[in-house]
Amino acid sequence: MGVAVTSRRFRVGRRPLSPLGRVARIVPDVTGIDKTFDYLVPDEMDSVVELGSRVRVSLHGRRVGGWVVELMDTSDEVSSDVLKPIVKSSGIGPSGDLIDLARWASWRWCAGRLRPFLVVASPPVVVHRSATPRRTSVRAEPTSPATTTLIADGGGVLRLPPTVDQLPSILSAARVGPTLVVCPSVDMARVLSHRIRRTGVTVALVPEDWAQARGGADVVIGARGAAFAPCPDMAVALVLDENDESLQEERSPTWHARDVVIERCGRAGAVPILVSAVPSVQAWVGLGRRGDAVTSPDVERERRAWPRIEVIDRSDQEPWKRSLLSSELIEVLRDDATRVACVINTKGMARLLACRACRAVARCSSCDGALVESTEGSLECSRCSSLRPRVCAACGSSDLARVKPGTTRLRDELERAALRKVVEVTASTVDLDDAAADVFIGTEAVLHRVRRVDVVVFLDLDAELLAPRFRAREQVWTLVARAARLVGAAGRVLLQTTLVEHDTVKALGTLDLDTAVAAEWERREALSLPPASTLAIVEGEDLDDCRTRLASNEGIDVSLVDDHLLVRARDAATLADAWSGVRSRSARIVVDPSRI
DNA sequence: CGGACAAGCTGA
DNA sequence: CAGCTTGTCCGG
Repeated sequence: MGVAVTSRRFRVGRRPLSPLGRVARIVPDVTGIDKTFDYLVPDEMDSVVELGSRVRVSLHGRRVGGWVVELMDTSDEVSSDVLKPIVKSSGIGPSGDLIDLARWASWRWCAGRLRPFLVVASPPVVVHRSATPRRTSVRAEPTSPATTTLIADGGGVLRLPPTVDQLPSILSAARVGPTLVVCPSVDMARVLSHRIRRTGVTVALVPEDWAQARGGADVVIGARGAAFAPCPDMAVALVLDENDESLQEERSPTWHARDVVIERCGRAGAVPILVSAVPSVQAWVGLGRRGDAVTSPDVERERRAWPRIEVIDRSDQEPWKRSLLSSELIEVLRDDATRVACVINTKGMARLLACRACRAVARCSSCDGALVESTEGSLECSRCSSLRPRVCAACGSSDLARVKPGTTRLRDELERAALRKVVEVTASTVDLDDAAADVFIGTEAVLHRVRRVDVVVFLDLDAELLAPRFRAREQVWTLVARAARLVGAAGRVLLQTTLVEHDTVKALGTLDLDTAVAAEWERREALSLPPASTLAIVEGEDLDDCRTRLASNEGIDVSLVDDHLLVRARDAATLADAWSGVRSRSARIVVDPSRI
């Protein structure tokens, strides 16, 4: 031992002589650098620097943070004498298997860099050592027999009605072994963590309890980022509300926690369970094996756990003077004992105007921009601001009508009909006073912001059903499920639509979710849409070059749409492998774009 | 990312 | 041709 110390001291002065020192390959914690750099591990740090360690190094004259992603012996290196030493050790980071998972995710979502994944896999503050394990032999109640069965079968999809508590599923999993739980929101993770703790089960809420998670707990729970949280000896991983789009990172790389968890379980030999009231097509066809590995309560129990879903047929309305105020809605609005949330997807004041007589949309005569009502009552061009009298340019009629009223306008209309106060809620509404009113209107943000609601009304479900996005149907299921959870099993969800024969409207009315998801999968397969393919968008500069390089791969179609490339690949792996051959610095790729 | 250095643009 | 902007390269 003493000899080793002496030889190490000797090496400090004449670095390359000893084969004992180690070299660390480091990913700098700096945006824009997607390379790794090698540094020497100084003797005094030899015991603390390990795979995943957070360190500080000097890079190009400045001190930057970084992660150790590989460790090698000096003897492996040809010119170790030119390497600079690590300046400082700043605690522990992701373990080796999580670094590998980050590498996989970087490949899967064509990120070209590891940093964003290492960031989510790391503690938010410096952690020098993991906490001491706090594990119990979990006996907590209540449990979910369906979950236990699904775990025994190796995992799958658990279809849990929106008002059914998810806690028993978590506790059932925790009885099997350390359990990772991924939630779509931080709030949900926090609430569940408190409830789990009260049952006596040890729980680490990440990222704040990262050190405890690393040390070992019965349950590690968090939002999307928890997919990369430490969870030693993980036996089961649950993704709650797996259909929720918040599980996907909105900025590039657009990784999805559901896919990360499934991959992670495959690597760790853990059991993945996807929980949802309305499973996504991806979950149903993938882990759910087209329905074979989907567990759900029997039809009667499932129906009792959903609120009443009522379809309000608006197809008898003259399309031109269609109002969003049905008699059913007015009745609900005038019931003072009922708290109501109205959802509409158009935001702000009504903008577009059209002639009631000839149906022409009011457009500017000089630039063809859409005309809007100016404050003085004349027509103003939204593009060039030129003014015109408020008459139809095509037929001279002054009977102009708003094509689609937005929330602000609707609020006034609703308030007149309701005979009580109506409050507008938007995503940017701060300090919403929940008690200030009993009727709310807003975009789907209203479903997140308002508590204790008896009735949710989708004022114009047509707009959602016909939205030009291939996931429109899934998004409608998700919206209705969210509304259902908000009102509870005793509440009501009203769907105002003209499309009463639409498969999604019928499926929601009868809660025949199996048929709906199977039909949607057939449609996607026929149109080669995800999950029957993987889509991506490439934006940026040398698109022509990208296009030729991508298109030279088998299983990939590329088309130029406006100013970007639309890439359709046979599957994610095909796309990822093809993109690694592109390496353009000026083009960015967004894999699995959500809004397309 | 941010510094270094090179290649282009302007002005009396 | 100095003095400045803009672009590209590179870091261990």
